[in-house]
Amino acid sequence: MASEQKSPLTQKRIVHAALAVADRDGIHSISMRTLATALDAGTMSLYNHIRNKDELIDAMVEDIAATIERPEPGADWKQGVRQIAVSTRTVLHRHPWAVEVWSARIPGPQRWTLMEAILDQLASAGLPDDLTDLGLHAVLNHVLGHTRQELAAVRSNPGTHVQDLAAELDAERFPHVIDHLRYHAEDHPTHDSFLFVLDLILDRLDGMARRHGTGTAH
Amino acid sequence: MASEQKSPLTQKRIVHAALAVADRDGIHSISMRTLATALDAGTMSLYNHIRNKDELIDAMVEDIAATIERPEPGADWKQGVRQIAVSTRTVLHRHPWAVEVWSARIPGPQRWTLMEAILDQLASAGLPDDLTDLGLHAVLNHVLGHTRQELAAVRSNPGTHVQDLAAELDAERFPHVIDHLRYHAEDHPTHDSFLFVLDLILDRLDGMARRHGTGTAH
DNA sequence: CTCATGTCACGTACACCGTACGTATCGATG
DNA sequence: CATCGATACGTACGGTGTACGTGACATGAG
Repeated sequence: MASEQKSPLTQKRIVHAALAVADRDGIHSISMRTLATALDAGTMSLYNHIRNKDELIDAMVEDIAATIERPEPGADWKQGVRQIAVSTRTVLHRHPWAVEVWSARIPGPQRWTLMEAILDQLASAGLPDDLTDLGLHAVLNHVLGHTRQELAAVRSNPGTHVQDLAAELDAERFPHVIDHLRYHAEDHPTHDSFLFVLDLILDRLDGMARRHGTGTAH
Repeated sequence: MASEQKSPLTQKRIVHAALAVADRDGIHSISMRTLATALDAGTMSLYNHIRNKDELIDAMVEDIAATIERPEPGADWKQGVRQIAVSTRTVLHRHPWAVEVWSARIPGPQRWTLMEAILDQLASAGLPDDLTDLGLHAVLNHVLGHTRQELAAVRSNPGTHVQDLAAELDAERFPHVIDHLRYHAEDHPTHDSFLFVLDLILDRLDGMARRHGTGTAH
């Protein structure tokens, strides 16, 4: 009657279980004990497949980084970078906990590959070294920073609603803020500040690349 | 011989002590026990002045938010917003731990005031409601997001150096990344992507405000 | 002066955390 | 059969945030 073979623990099984928990309840509700219980295993068994909790989280981040879309080779560089940027944002929205740890640790292969892809696109634009550097940081910081901010705004305190905040504020000191919060409470078809800034950056880089390429600077 | 009067515990004294610890060792090395020890007090005594650890951190953030420079009234709106943005970044660089918790919780009075100031400047630019909304998010997300990213890059793993990272990477898979890391190891006079993007945003908003103001939209 | 009341410092205790370490089980190989 | 390596597991340690009860003390009322 050995019909109840438990499928053996693997790094992949652990990471996937952790992803499921984090997507549902946030990264902070992962503890080695609860995770092991969810996997129907002893707490310390996990350590046969994972060095420690930090590396588990690294592995989780790498796992979702692998799902970010890359442009096919030969694509227009601006479209290519834009695709990576938008896809990164989409993926991070799907895993809201991830952006909090994304930049806190050294990248793994998947994230290096992503960075390589962006640099590759920028290089094909013909930007000089210093502007490639500028462009990479502008794009990366925008994507991760902006996404983090919008996620924090949504999720910062689960129970509270925007209109409750407005009600607690002193109308004399914060008239504009109250207007702004009310504006958000009604849901206007709002401009997307993520794409707004992203395209500002890309268009400007494009302009600088053309100026540099034709040698007619200034 | 009552010369050893211990100065009484106050919220202010606790917050300042916590700030000193956080600035030196990071937010994670603050625990209620170590903090109390640093103040030469019992752990639970702190709770007479502070509801819980989260509110202590809120108070710390508010304390440093108060040090951000605001424009004097009547200033040019673009310069005004720029000043707040730059000063916010400077202050966050002075307290690197703060940006990690900045957006994670609901703002207090100081941060509402800051938001009010930005909205006030944008309003004086004559932008319509939807563009004010766009501008606020573009600016706020840029300032906090970008600053968080640059701080994370610097501080993510204290021991490691850039050139060590480059040495570990596969030269065939990550040629651009390795170049980029090497480029950073030599210290070039690098463009400031923070100001680059900030000015892109402000100039564009300015352009839209003018178009809107003169009624000659497209 | 006496006593009540409120404020604040402190110690203890609890539940939970990550994980070092020792041990037991089991399949593969000699 | 004996051995060995990989894996699962239990126990235990030092850390965390904080609920709760106690006791010192200052202040004000009678």
